[in-house]
Amino acid sequence: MRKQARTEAEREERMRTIRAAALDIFASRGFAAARLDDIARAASVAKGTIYLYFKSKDDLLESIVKSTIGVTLENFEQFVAASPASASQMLRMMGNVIATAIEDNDRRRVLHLVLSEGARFPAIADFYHREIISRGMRLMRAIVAKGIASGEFKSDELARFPQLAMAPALVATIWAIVFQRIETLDARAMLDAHFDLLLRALTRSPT
Amino acid sequence: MRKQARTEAEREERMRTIRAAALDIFASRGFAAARLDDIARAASVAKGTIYLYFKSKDDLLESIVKSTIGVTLENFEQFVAASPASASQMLRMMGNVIATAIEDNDRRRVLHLVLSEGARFPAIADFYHREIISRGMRLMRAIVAKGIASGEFKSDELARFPQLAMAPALVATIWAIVFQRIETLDARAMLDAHFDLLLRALTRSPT
Amino acid sequence: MRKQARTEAEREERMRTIRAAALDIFASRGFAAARLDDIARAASVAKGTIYLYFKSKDDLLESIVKSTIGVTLENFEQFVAASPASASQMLRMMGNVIATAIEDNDRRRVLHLVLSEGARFPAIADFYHREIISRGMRLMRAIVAKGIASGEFKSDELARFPQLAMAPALVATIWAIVFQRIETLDARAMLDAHFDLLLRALTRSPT
Amino acid sequence: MRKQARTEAEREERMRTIRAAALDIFASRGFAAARLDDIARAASVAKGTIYLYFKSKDDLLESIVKSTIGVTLENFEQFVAASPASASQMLRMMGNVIATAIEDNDRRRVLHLVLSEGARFPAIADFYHREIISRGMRLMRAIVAKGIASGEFKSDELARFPQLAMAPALVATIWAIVFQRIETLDARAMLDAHFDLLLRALTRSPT
DNA sequence: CATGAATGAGCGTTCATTCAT
DNA sequence: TATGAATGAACGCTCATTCAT
Repeated sequence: MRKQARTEAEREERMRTIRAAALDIFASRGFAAARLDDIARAASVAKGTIYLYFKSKDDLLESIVKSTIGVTLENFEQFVAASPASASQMLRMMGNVIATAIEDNDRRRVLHLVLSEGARFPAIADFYHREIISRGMRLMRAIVAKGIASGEFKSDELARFPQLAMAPALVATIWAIVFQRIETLDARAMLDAHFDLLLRALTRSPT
Repeated sequence: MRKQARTEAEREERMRTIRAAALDIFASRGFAAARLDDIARAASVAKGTIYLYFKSKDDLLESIVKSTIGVTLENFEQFVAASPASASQMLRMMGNVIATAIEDNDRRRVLHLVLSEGARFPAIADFYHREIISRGMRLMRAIVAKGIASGEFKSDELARFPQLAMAPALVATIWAIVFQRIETLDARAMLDAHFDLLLRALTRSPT
Repeated sequence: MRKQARTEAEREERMRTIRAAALDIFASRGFAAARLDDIARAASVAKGTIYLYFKSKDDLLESIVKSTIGVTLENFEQFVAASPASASQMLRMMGNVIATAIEDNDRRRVLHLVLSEGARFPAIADFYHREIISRGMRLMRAIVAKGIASGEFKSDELARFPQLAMAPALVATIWAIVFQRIETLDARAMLDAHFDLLLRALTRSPT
Repeated sequence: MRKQARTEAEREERMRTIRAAALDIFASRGFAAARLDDIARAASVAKGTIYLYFKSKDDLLESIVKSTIGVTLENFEQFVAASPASASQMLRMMGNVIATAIEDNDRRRVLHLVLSEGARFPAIADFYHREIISRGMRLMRAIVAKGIASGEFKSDELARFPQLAMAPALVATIWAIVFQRIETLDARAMLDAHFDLLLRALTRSPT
C-alpha cells in the first residue's frame, strides 16, 4: 500500500474515503463504541493515517456531518423567490426533495448521528442547525408567506412551526434505523400522505 | 450510608433510585460514554451495589426503558371504545396526552435513548415498539375508524400512517435535547397547531 | 435455616462442614479463583457465617490443611519401635498405609493444595513439613535403621533420602488430579511395583 | 523506551521477554493472583503491549508451557534405538538428563505451574502429557525393553510404570519450590541414589 | 506521507470483607 | 449467632493517541 496523497485533490479523496468508512462504522456501532481500528481497516489505511487528516475521533465525526450538507437547499432558496410556481406546487416540490433526500442512506445515517450525538457535540448541533435546519425553516416560511400573500393558504401554522413540515421525514429516518427490522414503513407514501393532508389543511379557512 | 434493602418494597425503591441516577448519566454523557462510577455516585451507592440489582450496564439501560412505559395508554384504549366523545374530540384529547407526556423530562430522555441506542439494542427497540409504538398506532387507528364511520373524517391517511400524528412530538423531543440551547421551541403550541391542521384536513373531503 | 451453634461440639461440626465445602471449591477452582459465595452455598450457610469461624479466606485454607493430619502416623511411630515385624514387613506395611491414604480423595486434594499453594503460604508449608513430611521421614529412617541393624538391608539410600519411598505416591496424587482424564493410572499397582523394586534393591548388596 | 519490533525475529524476542517476565510473576504469586501490571513492569513494556502478543492471560500461561518443551527428549529417542550402550548405561544417562533438566529453575517453575494449574487448563495438561510425559514414558519403556531383551533386566515394573523412574524428579522439583526454605534437599544426590536402587533392583531376579 | 507497534489511562465487573438487621 | 446487602479496591482488557521506522 502506502499510497501517498500529494496533490490537494488526492488529499480530498483520501478524506472522503476515510469519512465514508467512518460513517459506516459510526452508524453500525454508535460513535462511542466505534473503534478507529475498524475505521482504518474499512478505509484500507493504517490507523495512524487517519490522524494525518483528522485531529481526533471527535473531529472525524464533526467532519462527517459538515461534509454532508447537500447543496440542495442552496439552489432551492433562490428558486423559490424567482419561480412562477404556486405555493402549493412549491410545497409539493419541497416534499419530493425531502423524500428523495431521506432515501439516501448516508444522509439518514448522518441525521441519526446528529440526533444521537448532537447533545454532546455542540459544534455539530450548531452546524446542523445553522446549515440545514434554519435554512429549511427559512425556506418553508418563504413558501408559506408566498401562499398567504397570494391567498392560496388560509393559515400560518406552518410559518410559525416550519418543523411540522419536516416532522414525518424525521420519523421516517429514525424508523428506518431503529424499527425497520420489526415493521417496515414506506417513507415516500407516508410523506405523500403528509403533504396531502398539509395542503388540504392550509388551503382551507380555519374555523 | 449503608442502608440495607431487605423488604421487596425497599428493593424496588433502590432500583428506582439507581435507574433514575443512571438515566441522568446516560442522558448527559450518552450510554457508551457513561461510567458506572458516576452512576453509583449519583445514586449514592457503591459501584458494586448496582450489580446487586442489575446484571450489567446493558441490563440497566434495558430496565430503564422497560420501567418507563407510562400506564397512560392502557387506560386510554378502553376509553376510546366506550366514550361518547366524537373522533375529533378524541384526537384533540390524544394531542393533549401526547403534549403532556413529552413535557416530562424523563420520558423525553428515555425516548431519546431509544432512538439513539435502539439500533444496537434489539431488546429495547422490540420492547418500545411493542409497548408504546404499536399501541399508539392501534389507538390512532381506532379513533380514525370511528371518525370515518361517523362521517366526521373524510380521508384515511392517518389510519394508513398513524405515525403522522406523533411525528411532531418526536421533533419536539429531539429539539428539546439537541437544539433547545440554540433556539427554543414551544412544544405545546406546536402540537396545538399540528392538531389544528390535522383536524382541518381530516374533516375536509380530498379533491 | 439460622441453625445456631451453641455448644462446642456444634461449633466443631459447623467448622467441619465449612471446611469440607471449602475443600471442594478450592480443589475444583483453585484457591485464588474460588469464591466465598460458592463455599457458603456449598456449606449451606450465609457468607458472613464463614467469618464467624474463620478469620479470612487464607485462614480457611490453612485450617483445612491443619485439620487433615490423619492420626495414622502418630500410632505408627510407636508401633515401629515395639513391633517384632521385620524391616521388610514394615516397609510393606508402610506401603499399604500410603496406598490407602492416597486413595482418599480429600487427602489427595489437600496434598495438591499444599503443593500448589505452599510456596505462597509459609504457614502451610511449615505445618505440612512438620506434621507430615518430617514425621514420615523419621519413620522411614527408623525402619531402615532397624533393617540395617538386623542385616536385612544392605544399603542406606532410603535413610539418606526417605523421600524416595514416597515419591511414587506424590506422582499418583498429582496424576489423579491432573492427568487421570487423559490416561488412567492404577495407583495401588504402581505402589506395589515400587515397593517390590525397593525391597529387592535394599536387600541386595551394592556392588 | 518505545522500541518497535518490526521483524519476525524481534517479535520472537519480545515474546520471549514477556514470557520470561510472566513466568517470574506466575511462579512467585501463582497464576490467578498474578497481575498483568506486574508482568508488564517486569518485562519493561506497557500493559497493552502484552495483548499485542498474547490473546489473554490464559493464553500467556499456555504459551509459556508450550515454549518450554526442551528439545532434549527428541534427540534422545533416536539415540536409544541406535546406541550400542547397555540398558543400564542408558538408564544412568537418562538419570543424568533428568537431573540436569530439573536443575534449571525455569523448567522447575513450568513443571510446578503445570501441576498446579493443569487441572483447570485442559489444554496445558493435554500438551504436557503429549509432549513431555508420554514421550518420556515411551523412552523409558524402550530402554527397559532393550534391557529385558538382552537379559540385563530381570523384571518389567519400570515398563509397566515408567512414572516410577521420574517420581523422584517430581519430588525434587516440588521440594525446591515448596520446602527448600525449610529443609534443603540435594536433588542430584537423591536422583543418583534413586537410580542406584533402581538398577540394583532391575538387574536382580524377583523371588 | 504512511505505517502499525507501543503506550497507558480508563472502565466494566468481581469478590473478600464488613456490618446493619 | 446468623444473615446477606453493601462496600470499594482490584484487575483484565480495550482503544484513542503517539511516535519510531
